[in-house]
Amino acid sequence: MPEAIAQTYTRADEAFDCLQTAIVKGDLVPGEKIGEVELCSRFNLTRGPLREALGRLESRGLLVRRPHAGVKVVSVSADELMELYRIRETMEGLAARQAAERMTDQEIADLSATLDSHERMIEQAQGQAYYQAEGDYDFHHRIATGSRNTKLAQMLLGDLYYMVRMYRYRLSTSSGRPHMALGEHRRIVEAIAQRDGELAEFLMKRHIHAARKNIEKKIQQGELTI
Amino acid sequence: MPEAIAQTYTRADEAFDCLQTAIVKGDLVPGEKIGEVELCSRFNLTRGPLREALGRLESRGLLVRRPHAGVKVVSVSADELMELYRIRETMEGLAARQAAERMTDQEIADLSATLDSHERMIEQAQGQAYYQAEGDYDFHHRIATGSRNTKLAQMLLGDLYYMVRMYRYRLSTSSGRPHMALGEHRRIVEAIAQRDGELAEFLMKRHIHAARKNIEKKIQQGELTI
DNA sequence: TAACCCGGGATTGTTGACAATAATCGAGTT
DNA sequence: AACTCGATTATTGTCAACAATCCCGGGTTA
Repeated sequence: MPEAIAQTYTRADEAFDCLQTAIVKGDLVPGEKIGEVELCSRFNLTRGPLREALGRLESRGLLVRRPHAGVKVVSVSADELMELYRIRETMEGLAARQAAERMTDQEIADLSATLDSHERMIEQAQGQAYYQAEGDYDFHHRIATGSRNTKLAQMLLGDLYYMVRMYRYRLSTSSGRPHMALGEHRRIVEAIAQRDGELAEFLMKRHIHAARKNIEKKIQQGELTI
Repeated sequence: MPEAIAQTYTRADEAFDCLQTAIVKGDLVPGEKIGEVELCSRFNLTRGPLREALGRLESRGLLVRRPHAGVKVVSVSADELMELYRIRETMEGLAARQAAERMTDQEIADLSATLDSHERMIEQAQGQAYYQAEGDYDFHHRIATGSRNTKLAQMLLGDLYYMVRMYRYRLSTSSGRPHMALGEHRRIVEAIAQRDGELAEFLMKRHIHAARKNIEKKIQQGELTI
């Protein structure tokens, strides 16, 4: 438990979490119009908390809401997904640099350990893209928080990752280059361990750049449809 | 009117705007605990729309809310403000690069024209920091939207700028180097006009870096208190 | 004296009903 | 047959009352 503050969970929080995971997992299809009452019955909520959650999700960009016309999950075009990766490139580069300067030795050791477990997972799961994606998410998550930059972590974890994960579930994005990605992760951790912020930033940017190029190629080849 | 879509204004939107400007302008003091009913009477609202607006503002990081304990405006420490500028450095660098690649000639001409009016304003207003700050905001706003990167613009305009403006109103941040800032703006626009994305990115990063250093210096000298 | 416990009061969270608005479908006209 | 206009209907936006929870002051005890 990172925070020992036993925050009482309010219905609005519950609604928010439910909807967010539903969107990320693809239970709520992008573009589909959906009514408030249906959502209420689906998640056992009343409209008050639901509306509050909808407001939060809207301002995070996960869904759009037209007055008197209902809500619908955002549908991200291929171009927009690429733009998302461009943003990740710069922001996670910054995160890596600050993480190199600020992570504790213990955190770095833990991060290194998770990479070991990722390696085992990749060998065991042989193309189980789901676990790879989760491992990848875990890695980036740790670096974002390790940057000790509250707002940066908030923007990455609260905004960008959910949108990226939304498509990762559907597309198994990072499949195809699991070992390569792991190697890149390893080198980033090495740079962080040596407290070389500049190098960590460079490697992280290149890592995400490569991921973007990989998706771009697949889309052009028609292997991926968005 | 930028958007001809006559979006009907809902009370929640109204509440959101009211609260946001109140926070940015400093009418709502950071750290101060504030009750829902008081907010309602202050802005002539009922609690339903208000709560929705509060949810949105919370997820944008402008206020924090503890269940059953009320809401309070976030108070940003000096360190956190510096972190904000670090994020701006990278993100606005990206925005400038993409703006150089994608703005229309007309937009660039308009941008250049606004700089002329900023120059006149600076000469007239002689230290009227308020107008300078607004001019600065206008400049960065145009580049963010000019990047044609929806999410990037959303993050900059929706999240970061409000937090920065919140302190700019109080501190008149950019005062002290108005002409210098204007010159930097001019050079950035030149780079954009020449479609030199790389240079635009470099200049924008340096511009914001200088602004950060300027604030840092003032804080260390005790001229600014946060 | 200081720490702790415990009601009273106030504030927030939640609910269901009511009002306003836009999408929809049908009728009439061109 | 296609289009426009208007009433209907369903959905959203709004409200005010109810219930749950936490803060605060007074009293008690170590």
